[in-house]
Order: sequence, then structure tokens, then C-alpha cells
Amino acid sequence: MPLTAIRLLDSESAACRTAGGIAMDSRNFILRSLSPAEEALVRPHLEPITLPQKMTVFRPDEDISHAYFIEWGCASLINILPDGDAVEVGTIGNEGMVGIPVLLEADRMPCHCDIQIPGNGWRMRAAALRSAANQSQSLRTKLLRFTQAHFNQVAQSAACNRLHSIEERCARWLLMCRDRVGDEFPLTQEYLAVMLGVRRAGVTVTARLLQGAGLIAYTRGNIRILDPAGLEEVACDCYRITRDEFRRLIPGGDSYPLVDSKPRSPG
Amino acid sequence: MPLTAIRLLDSESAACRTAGGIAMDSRNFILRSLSPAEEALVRPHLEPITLPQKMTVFRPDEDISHAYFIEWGCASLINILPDGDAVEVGTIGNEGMVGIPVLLEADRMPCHCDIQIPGNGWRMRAAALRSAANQSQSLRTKLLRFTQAHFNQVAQSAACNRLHSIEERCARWLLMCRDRVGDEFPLTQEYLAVMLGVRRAGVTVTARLLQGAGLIAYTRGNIRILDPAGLEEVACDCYRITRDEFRRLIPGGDSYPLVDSKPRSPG
DNA sequence: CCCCCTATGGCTGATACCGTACAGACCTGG
DNA sequence: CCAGGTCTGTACGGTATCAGCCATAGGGGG
Repeated sequence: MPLTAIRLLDSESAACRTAGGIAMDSRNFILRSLSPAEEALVRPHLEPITLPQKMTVFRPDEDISHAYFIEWGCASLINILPDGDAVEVGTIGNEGMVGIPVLLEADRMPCHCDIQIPGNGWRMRAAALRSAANQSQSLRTKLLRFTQAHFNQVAQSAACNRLHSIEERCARWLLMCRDRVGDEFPLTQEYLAVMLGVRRAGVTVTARLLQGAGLIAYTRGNIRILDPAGLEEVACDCYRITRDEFRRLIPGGDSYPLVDSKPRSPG
Repeated sequence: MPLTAIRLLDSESAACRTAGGIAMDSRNFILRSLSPAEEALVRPHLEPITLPQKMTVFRPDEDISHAYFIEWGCASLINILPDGDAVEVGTIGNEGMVGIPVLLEADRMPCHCDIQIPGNGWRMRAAALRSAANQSQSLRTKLLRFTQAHFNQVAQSAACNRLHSIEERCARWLLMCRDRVGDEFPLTQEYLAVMLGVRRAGVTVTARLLQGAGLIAYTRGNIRILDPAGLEEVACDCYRITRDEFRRLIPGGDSYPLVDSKPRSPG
């Protein structure tokens, strides 16, 4: 079976899970942490959604219509400068919520956000999220603490982008993806180059190095992590620093990352 | 008179202003925007404070005791990595509040924060700030919108640090300081090098270039902006993008930056 | 089976910035 | 007036990464 066949949990099967309750079996750290009272505020507004690769979640300076709670996959906050150059400034997967500007009453922000690793999740209208956050202080606290965790990640990236080599940053970035979606995921070097803010050719050299060292294996558009511990040695400390603060700040963070196996489409 | 004589508004004269009401005459955009009800929540807890250069505001992974509302001067969020390298990831002056982790219920964060340009302001105990923010939704909104503005700034820095030259970033950074404290401020090249995450020698070369072009003038430990418009042409778009979002998000942002003259110590 | 598109691999020379080092210039205190 | 610290100016070789370019290879559609 080609690797690309391992893809999405479709929205139908995601919707099925609703019957069993969200809090119990969601991979999303915010949803799984909800108390019954919080769940009553949130759940009626959740709509299951598939997240195909390259889907635009929101655009710079456009009102954000929904916040997203990702189950599988990974969204990327990308800063695209007027001259066309781009870099990723932050990544969000199942550990939190996409759409922080909604929570912070700002409605929009100057970054582009798209789906970098396909998956699925839930979305909730911006107004509903704001209303829920204003009604429950405990829910608000969870969302705000995640916001701080994400802020830390972006702040770490600002330093990392300045001070660390492509190799260090590449290893860090692959580990961050692994924590969210497991050992294997679809990803081209072209895309990875945008994430790291470097030329595609630079990624090729680095990827070959990592593969040569037995840390990863890749084919066209797919990457598999072979040796996470080895990769962590190559990565800069930024990986560990960010992850540890996530663990401290997100609800139930002591079990981050989740190690359950990736769901597959039926058949 | 040596430039270094132009320094602080001492806490005594800051305290005097209290008599006239904070909202009326504060340079701080959050304080000056407070409604009477909000002011009643905040003002009793404010304590005037001078902010000497290099003062530590908070340390990595240490509980933050106070939030700060700066009137003059400028604080810097610095990421110091385990290997000793450092870069600034964000700057806060009179446009907002220092101590976002308090508001976001996270208590602390992995960055170092210190005073980069001396000045003065007010501080408020962390618990008092949290309590005020939880009691008033409108106050909370103001603080959260500032948080988004600062988040944008850090996200912009992440991209800027990766993609722009020392010269562009240096010009950007000087303009950001100017918006907060006026055309002249104490600052060594050594410090500026940390801010930009480059060698001190690299700053010297850049500073000479900018001075040669008539954009700035500097002596030991002091910088004066001569031609802001010219500097803006040298700076990358990151300056404008961040500033414009600040204007949109902070209360009364249409009058940012304030252009009133810098107060001087009596005599 | 062939074609074409996408993805990866590998050149070449250019350059921005680094690490290190040292010298001069200014300021302050004894 | 000297001593010592701090700040700035400058040089040198080294290197990570860039910009541009072309070659190869896999894989799906006709």
C-alpha cells in the first residue's frame, strides 16, 4: 500500500464519535479536558470537519470565521512578507486551538494559516467561542494557558530562526510534527523549505544527511521518523523547551504527546 | 549637558500625577483608555516605579510577581538559549502591559525580560491584575487585544529574524524605540547587538552606515534619530505591519505613537 | 507504454554574517 | 594626571546559506 493511502479520518467517522461524547475520546487536549459544564457550552457548537492538505484556515487581515480544534493533522501559521518570502512562525495540532485571535477579541491577524499535515477536527463559530469563553472562567483559563504555550512557541521560533542551523531546525520541526501526528506523515521538501524559511535545495541536503544517519526515511512527499531520540540529539534545545512548557500549560499535558496509533479510513 | 543627563522621570514626580487621575494624563495606552469603572478596579493597586536600564523585570521560569504599565522607556523580552546566545523576541513600551503570562494564567514563561531603555511606569500585583481582568469583560478585552498585538509583533520578529538583513532589522528596531520614547535614547551597540541577535561588530558597521546616510547620530551609549522617514525606507516592512496592527488593536491606537516631548528631571 | 508533472539531487559562484582579535577613544574615579 | 573600565572601529579568514540552474527519477493519466 502506498504511504499516501494512509490519510484522513473522514468527517463521517469523526461525527460518529460524537455519540460517545467528546471529552472521553478526543485526541484534542482542550476538548478532552472539558468538564461537563464546559462541554455543555462548547459541544453544541462543534461541527466535524476534515482538514485536507493545503487548505486555507484563514488569511491575513480577513475576519476569522471559526476556531478549530484539531484531532489529527497540523496547521501552520505562516508569515508571508510583501516580497513573497515566507516562513512558518508557529504550528498547532491536537494540543490546542487554531484561531487565537478570536479568543483575544482581535478577529484577525496578519498571518496566513493553512493545513500542513492533513487530518480532521472540529470547528466552532467565532462568536460561539467568544461567548463560551466569557461565560466560563475555567474554560477561558484553559484557552488562555494554551495561548501562552503557543506564544512561547512563536517566541522560541523567533530566537531559533536567528540562531540555529537548518539541520537543527529541521530536526526540531520534524519532532514537533511527530508529537502531533505520529511517526509518519505526508510532507514534501518544498513545503518543508517554506516552514523553515530556506531554499528547497537546502532542505534536500539536510534531509539526505538525516536519512544517511538513519534518523528518518522519506519518499516522494512522505516522511517517516525512524529514530526520534537520535533526532532530538540533532535538534536544538528549542524543541525541548517548547514541549516542556506545553506540558506544563495545556490541560492533561503530562500525557503529551499522545501515543495512540493513527486511525485509518475504513477498508 | 551630556545626553546621559536626560534620563528618568523619578517615581516621586510620577506619583504626583496620581492626584490628577491616571486615565487623563497617562502616556500608557491601556491606562489612558480606562473607563471610570475599569479605573476603579485597577487604580487602587497601581504603584509607581522607576525603571532603570538593565533592571530585570522577570526571569525565565520564575513566577512573575507584578504586571507593569510603562509610561516612558521600554522593556525587552529576550530569549536566552542554554548555550548563552540571546536574541530579543519582543519589545513593550507605553503601548501596553508587561507581564502577559499573568493575564494568560500561566504565571511565568521561558523568556527573560529586562528594561532596555530606562523610564518609569506603574506596577500591579499579579493577583490583583488577574482579579480585575476577571471582573471586567471590557478591561479584559483591552488587555487581550494588546496581547494579540504583541503576539503579532513576536510572530513578525520570527519571520524578520530569518529573512532580513542586519541593516533592515536595525532600522526597524530603532523606529520601534522611537515610537515609544522619542527621538533620542540611551543605548549601546553592545545591547543593540543582543537585541538583533548579531555580533557587536556587526552593529558597528551598520550603525556607521546609517549615520553616514544622515539617518541617525550616536555617541557613546546614546542614539538620536535624525530622519525617521529615511529610516523607514531602510527598514523592512515588518516595522509598518506591526505598527499598523498595534494601531488597530490598542485602545486609542490612532494616536500611536504619542508625540509629546520627553519629561526631564527637575533642574 | 509514453508523457508530463512533481519531487528530489547536485552543481557553481556569490555573499552576508560569523568568531576572534586588537587598537583607539572616551569617561570616571582615585 | 594617571589607571582602568567601557564603548566603538576595524581587520582577517572561515562558513552557512543564498541564487540560479539543470539533471534525474518516480508515478499517474492518457
